[in-house]
Amino acid sequence: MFKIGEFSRLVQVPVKTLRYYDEIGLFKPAYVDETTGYRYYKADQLPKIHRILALRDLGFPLKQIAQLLEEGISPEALKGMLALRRAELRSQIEEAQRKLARVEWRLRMLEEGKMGNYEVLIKNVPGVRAALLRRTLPTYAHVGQLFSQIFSQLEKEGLKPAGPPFAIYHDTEYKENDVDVEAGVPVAASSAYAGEGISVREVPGGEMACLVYRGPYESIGEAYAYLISWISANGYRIGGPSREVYLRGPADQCSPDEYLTEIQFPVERG
Amino acid sequence: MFKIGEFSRLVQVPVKTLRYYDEIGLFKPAYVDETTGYRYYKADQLPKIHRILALRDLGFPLKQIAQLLEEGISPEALKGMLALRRAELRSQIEEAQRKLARVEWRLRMLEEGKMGNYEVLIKNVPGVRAALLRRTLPTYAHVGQLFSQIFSQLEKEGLKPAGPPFAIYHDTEYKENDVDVEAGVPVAASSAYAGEGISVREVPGGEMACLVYRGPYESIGEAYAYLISWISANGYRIGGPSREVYLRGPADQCSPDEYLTEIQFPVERG
DNA sequence: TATACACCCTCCAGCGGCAGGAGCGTCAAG
DNA sequence: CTTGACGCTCCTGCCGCTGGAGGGTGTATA
Repeated sequence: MFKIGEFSRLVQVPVKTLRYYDEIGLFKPAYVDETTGYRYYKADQLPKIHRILALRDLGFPLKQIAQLLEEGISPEALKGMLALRRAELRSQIEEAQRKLARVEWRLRMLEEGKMGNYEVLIKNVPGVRAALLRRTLPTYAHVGQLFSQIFSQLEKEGLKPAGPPFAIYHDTEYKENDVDVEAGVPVAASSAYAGEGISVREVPGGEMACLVYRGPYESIGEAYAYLISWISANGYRIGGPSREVYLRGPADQCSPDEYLTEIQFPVERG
Repeated sequence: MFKIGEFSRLVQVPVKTLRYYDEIGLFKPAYVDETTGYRYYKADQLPKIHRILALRDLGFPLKQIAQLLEEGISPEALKGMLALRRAELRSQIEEAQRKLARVEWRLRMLEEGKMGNYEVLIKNVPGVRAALLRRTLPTYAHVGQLFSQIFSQLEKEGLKPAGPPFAIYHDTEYKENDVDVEAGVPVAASSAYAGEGISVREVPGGEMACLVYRGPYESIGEAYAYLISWISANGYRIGGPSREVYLRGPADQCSPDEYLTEIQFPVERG
């Protein structure tokens, strides 16, 4: 019979933890003195606590450990839990490795003094229903006209935009002229309008590397460069045409220095 | 000006989280209606929340993020935080990989049906002051006599054991005969007795792979086999002579089936 | 026998980053 | 004018402990 402190030294577990395990019913002392409340443990409880610690070390939550021990669980079920745990651990490792890559990349940037003021984020962007118009335009500057067309058509139909306008750039290589652009304006999920070259359909979502750029459109190339270098440096591959979401633009009557544009690249883990 | 829900959709952050960030002062809405309490956000807050999310994604705690943003932190300090984070992430990955190895090993054991009822645990065993007696004995069965000697000497000196007796096995290969054993009994840290071949010194602690075995000493080999295979299967190396701690033994007047012995192997990460 | 002093007890608060829910007010569309 | 989506505040809970307050117990020494 050991008092809690002795037992704690034996198994290398803090006294508080033993009391906690008693409280939650995971591991109770062999005997509790009724008058003093002192907990007493026996040597033959060592294998059990040892088991508990081993399972805890594997990362199992205490509740599951309790189940594993109390009900004489079947090998099948045990196998299932272990397999689950394995999957969890694997994805944890992957997660941490991706974070590590990002941190290291930022450190390199800092050392090279190339501190852009950008933040890249991987988001799972949902699909949206939108009114779309695709054209090949002489320059990027003409994109605005597509939006004018879409907006005037929407107005005619009495539809309202359901989110900020965006553009999809279908060119796979960089082009200054003859740009293949699709302009889009989100609409309510129920709308089904089509006509005048404008189609209404679901724009697919997915995993995107996103960056919010603030400033005039002429200097947006810098942000693109940053984002693309980020993507490859962090072990992703570009998986489709990029998009720009116009969070604040010419329509909002503010100076070009205050335009806000979110650049999105669909990515795949590579 | 976006209401909280719209903004939440824009940045892909739950409403609850935005409210929470407001509450803790990390990210406040641009404007709050005094009568209704409604929060309103502006488009030019997007870069900031984007930054916050990016940093959160790297695993920084919100408090640190707040510091990073509110005080225009120096690049030096930022570098320090990133380096710290990198170290944390690396050790996290290592940790998870070690857990994964253990889980996979258990799965293999299960599949091969070799389910020993043992649990292995890596503990950081503290050093102990102990009275020690080292001898080369004809067989393992003679170890008990060493303890008798130590105990009788301790009694003469009026010293009491300060923990369960243990033995250190100095042979590097398995031997049935002429075993080089050191028997030890922990004593209070202040004791300095020596004589009769018994020395009192600090037994070093360290990282040990531990297993509690229940049963007679004749069958303990099985547990050894299990423990040693565990050690190499989980990427450790044996780093010194093994020990046995006699948690319950012949002195406790119980049947050999109820003896409890903790086997400890010092290990290094290999 | 008195007094240290170590050890034990219970109960409560707090960590981080939200999530869930109760109970109620507000806003825009039909 | 109603309806239903959306907003608000406030409270509790999660996990696995840790720390502390405030008090009782057990053993060794002066």
